[in-house]
Parts: sequence; structure tokens; C-alpha cells
Amino acid sequence: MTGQPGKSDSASFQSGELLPLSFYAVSALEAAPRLLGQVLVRETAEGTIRCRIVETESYGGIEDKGSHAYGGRRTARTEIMFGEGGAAYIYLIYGMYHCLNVVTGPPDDPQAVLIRAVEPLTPGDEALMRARRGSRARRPVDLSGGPGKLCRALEIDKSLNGALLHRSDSPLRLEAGWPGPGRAPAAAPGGEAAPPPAVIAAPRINIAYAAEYADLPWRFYYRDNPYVSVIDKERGVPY
DNA sequence: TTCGGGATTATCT
DNA sequence: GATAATCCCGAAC
Repeated sequence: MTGQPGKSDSASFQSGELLPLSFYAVSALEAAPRLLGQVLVRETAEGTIRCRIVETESYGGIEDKGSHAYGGRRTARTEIMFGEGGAAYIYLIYGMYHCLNVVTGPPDDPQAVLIRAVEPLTPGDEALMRARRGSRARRPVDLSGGPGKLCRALEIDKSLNGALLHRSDSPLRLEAGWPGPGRAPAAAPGGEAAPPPAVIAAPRINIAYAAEYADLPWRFYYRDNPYVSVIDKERGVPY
């Protein structure tokens, strides 16, 4: 473990396999950059949608003034964050949009990672997402670049709150991705895998109320990825 | 292309 | 009663 959580000693997993429960047994600050590149799987009536996570935000525990669990606030809404890592925490924001989070850490230590942007893996996945976004989804960022938008595209609402992301029978789960950009495994058999895209760390979005926690670089995204919601050219730094 | 304001309701004070 | 981990559309430049 180094001073830069998640940068070192991150385990690699077999592409396409479910991420094991142990993947979630770390702090949100460690998990947030590690979640980049992993694959979110959503089962809908129309079919299975797979998409790669390309932007995340860490909400780390009771001392983080940006977190719903700040000060240990344990309510019906935040209850799932107080459970074991591996569950989905989903809430309604501004009366009309849902946000998806991945709970991390041990029980009674409320931490979560907000999923802010995803990209479809295949044209088939994109078509299923586009069907829910309609004509609004002109550019990639309009399809699923933003926490509310990706929940719309993936038909995610509070009925999925508490879904266990490590279980194969869950309608919402997480599989190991593959390193490198693109929409297919980068390495040919016996070939060398492409290096993963560069990661940028930048301040989180729309949490001015979080005071001294508002400017911490706890948002992570792939540089140059067209699905990322906000490119921070001023404060974004290589991770 | 950028900017400003309205939408809409669960949640907490 | 006020607020919110946001999005969308129309107006203006």
C-alpha cells in the first residue's frame, strides 16, 4: 500500500468473470480508481447490457462532508452504505434522477463510489441504451456521461437498491474488464495487451457544500474518453 | 457553443 | 420548509 490508494498492488482478475466479494473490501478511495475499466452488467427485459466504467467518485466515510453518511448519519436512505461492500446504493436526486453507487469497505464503515459515466461495450449494448435515451443521445456524453443519464440508459432505479454486484443471479452486477481502450479484448492470443488508458484525478462535481472536502481530487476518469461527463482541464492531474 | 433557469420529490431539519 | 452526489431545453451570443 502506498500513499496513492489503489495505484499499487491492485489485483487483476480474469476478464469477464464476476468481481469477487474481496474486490469491495477496501476503502472507497482505493476502489474508485480500480473500478475504472470494470464492466457493469444490467439484465433488462429487452436484453443484457454491458458497459465499461470510465468515471467514478469516492465518497469516503463519516468524516467526508460530501457523503450522505457524513457524521455517521444512518437513516433508511443511507442504511445500505453501512453494510458490507459489494452492494449497490441507489438514491433519487433532484426529484427526478437516480444515482448508482458501489458500496465498499467493512460493515459499519459507510463508504461508496459514485458511478458517473459508462461506455457501451458493443453496438448492441449501445442500441439498448439508446432506446431509453431517445434522440437526446446525440453525442456519447449525452448517452451515458453523467450519473443520472447512465441510470436512465440502464434502467436503474431504487428497486435495485441493495443489489449484490458480486452475484451471478443479480440483475445488476460487476465483471472484470480488460485493460486498454476499445470495445473488445485488446490482446490477441499470445499477444501483448495494450496499456490501460491514462487516469486523471480531479475534484468531485456539485458538492460545494462539502467545504474543505469539496476540492479534494476524489474523482477519477479516463483521459480522452468521450463518455466522461466533465473534463477538468484546470485541476485535473495524472493519477 | 455557452448560459441560465425550471423540473420534481424523497429526505432530513 | 429547504435542499439535493442532475439534466434538459430554450435563449442569447
